[in-house]
Amino acid sequence: MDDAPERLQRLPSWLLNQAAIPANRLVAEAFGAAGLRRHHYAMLTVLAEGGPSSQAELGRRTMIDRSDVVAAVDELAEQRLVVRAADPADRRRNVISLTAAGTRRLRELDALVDGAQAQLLAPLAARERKQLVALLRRVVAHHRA
Amino acid sequence: MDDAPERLQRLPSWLLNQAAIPANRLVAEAFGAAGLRRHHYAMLTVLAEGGPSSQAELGRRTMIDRSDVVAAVDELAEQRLVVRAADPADRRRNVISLTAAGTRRLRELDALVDGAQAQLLAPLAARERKQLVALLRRVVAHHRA
DNA sequence: CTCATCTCAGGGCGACTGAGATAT
DNA sequence: CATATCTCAGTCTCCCTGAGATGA
Repeated sequence: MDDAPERLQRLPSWLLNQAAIPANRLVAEAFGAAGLRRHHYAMLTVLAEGGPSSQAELGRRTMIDRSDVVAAVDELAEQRLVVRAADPADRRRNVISLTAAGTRRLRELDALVDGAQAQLLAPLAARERKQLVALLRRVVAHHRA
Repeated sequence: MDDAPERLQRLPSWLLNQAAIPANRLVAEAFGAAGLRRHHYAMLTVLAEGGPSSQAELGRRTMIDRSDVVAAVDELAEQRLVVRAADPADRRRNVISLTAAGTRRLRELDALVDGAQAQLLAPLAARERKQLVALLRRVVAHHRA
């Protein structure tokens, strides 16, 4: 007698939030030992894929607020996973770059994250996982613009 | 050049969180004028579908934490949308019931919520929306147990 | 005694706002 | 001048924990 009402179970916005809860719990558990959170991982990923970038660009690509980028970069820099340097070409900017340690750590995190995804999507077949990703991508892309 | 990295765009946990952001924004905007939030809506829905229930049951069905149920019921009671009454059969329990005003308000909220879902899923065809809901339901059900 | 229910106090994270300093 | 970047201070919602009081 604990079931959620049918109305909620048909509600995309409710389902997204409910699915995000175990997603965040699993990812947080995977990262726990490393002392990092999902924001850090997203930023490291951007740097690995796109090379050094300003904090503003980091925020835009990860969809993380400008305020939160400041704190997250502080924490990554403290662990020597990234370095902050003034941009000589535009002195408003800080250029953030991955260190060798950051690259190594990212590879470890990649494996942990993939493990969490597998647990999250355990009830879905490979084909269904791709469908889900494709559908979510389109929703996210639509609201990005 | 603001695109999220491909790695993140393939990551179910990241996509769920990114999709939940506009979902929550749209729903919050729809509810804004009513002075309610999504927790209130979930609880009203459970009461409408399953009849009066204890706060503990409300929490289980909506997946809202016991602590937050207390506050949310307070707020609904303040607006006279629900009433709290001691359960004569089990004096530990508060029985929460929808009022007539609560039923009316819920009907208004239903329409607002449906409008928000339509905006949220605008890029998807009807068939794709059903697919998404079906997939998310299975993920949520799996992690409920 | 054990277990469930209700309540309160409070931590932690993530999304977000406003404002100021600095530079383009 | 307007615009863009970085930073700080602080708000709000939501998820969650621990603990106490009451009663089954």
